[in-house]
Amino acid sequence: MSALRRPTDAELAILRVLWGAGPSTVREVAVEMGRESAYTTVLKLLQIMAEKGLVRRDESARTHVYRAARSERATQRQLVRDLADRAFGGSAARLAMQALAARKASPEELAEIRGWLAEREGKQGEA
Amino acid sequence: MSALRRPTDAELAILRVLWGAGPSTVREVAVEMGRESAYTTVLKLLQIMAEKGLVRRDESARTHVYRAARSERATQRQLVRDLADRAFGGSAARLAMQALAARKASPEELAEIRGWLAEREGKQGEA
DNA sequence: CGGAGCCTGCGAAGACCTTCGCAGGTTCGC
DNA sequence: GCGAACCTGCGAAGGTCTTCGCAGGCTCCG
Repeated sequence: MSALRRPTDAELAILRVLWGAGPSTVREVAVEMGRESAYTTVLKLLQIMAEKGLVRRDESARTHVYRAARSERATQRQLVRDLADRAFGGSAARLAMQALAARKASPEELAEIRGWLAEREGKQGEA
Repeated sequence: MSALRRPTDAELAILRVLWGAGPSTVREVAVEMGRESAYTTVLKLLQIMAEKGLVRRDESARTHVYRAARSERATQRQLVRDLADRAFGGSAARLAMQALAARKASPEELAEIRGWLAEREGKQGEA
């Protein structure tokens, strides 16, 4: 059994395709990723990811179908936590601030964050 | 010349020490990191990091002194951007939201973010 | 002066990642 | 029935990361 490890870059690239397109065959993933990686490379990666538990494989048909084992959201949270631990002393809040400072957000996004934040602060602030 | 690559886990661990303690010798870094890595491991890492440009080395004394080449903030921003690109479709705002959802922030931190956000929104919202 | 204790550099080992060619089997159209 | 096209599994090569032992040189104390 493999420990909980964060997906590598290549693995993440494949997960992005699976999250976007839903369950897919090796060929579908390979096509979606353009010609940057050979068919067998994608195949191998998916096989390894299946072993690691990052994707699930449906072998009922001859052409196997892969789907992401964990949701995009869950994976994002894992990655965020990991980065917070490695580079922000464990503080996700400081990570969030750096994120807001690092790239301009659209007014819509800012508004969304503000709303979300106000709600949360209400809950916690009452204690 | 090395391309701009993100620091590896072990490199980041060393950078954390340097950011916290300021310019340090190999031994100081090694001690600070506990007994989890042998002296020569830290030495080798620092040598490699110097080659990569992640740290600068002062060789004027026999015992070399290393310091982080880039500030903690700058490195954090790089890492945040990188993660945003790899897992959030380039949106740092979505990354920020996931960060806030992933771990509880203290009321102080929330207040800080709110204040920071209000200020920023004022600037952008007026357009 | 001589040895203990430091320091740096070198080189190698082992783990993981990523890439892909090749082999062998299935399927489908003609 | 047969070849083209496709699929999976295997294995290896090349790269990076991380670890550390060992060699060789300096320094300082007794």
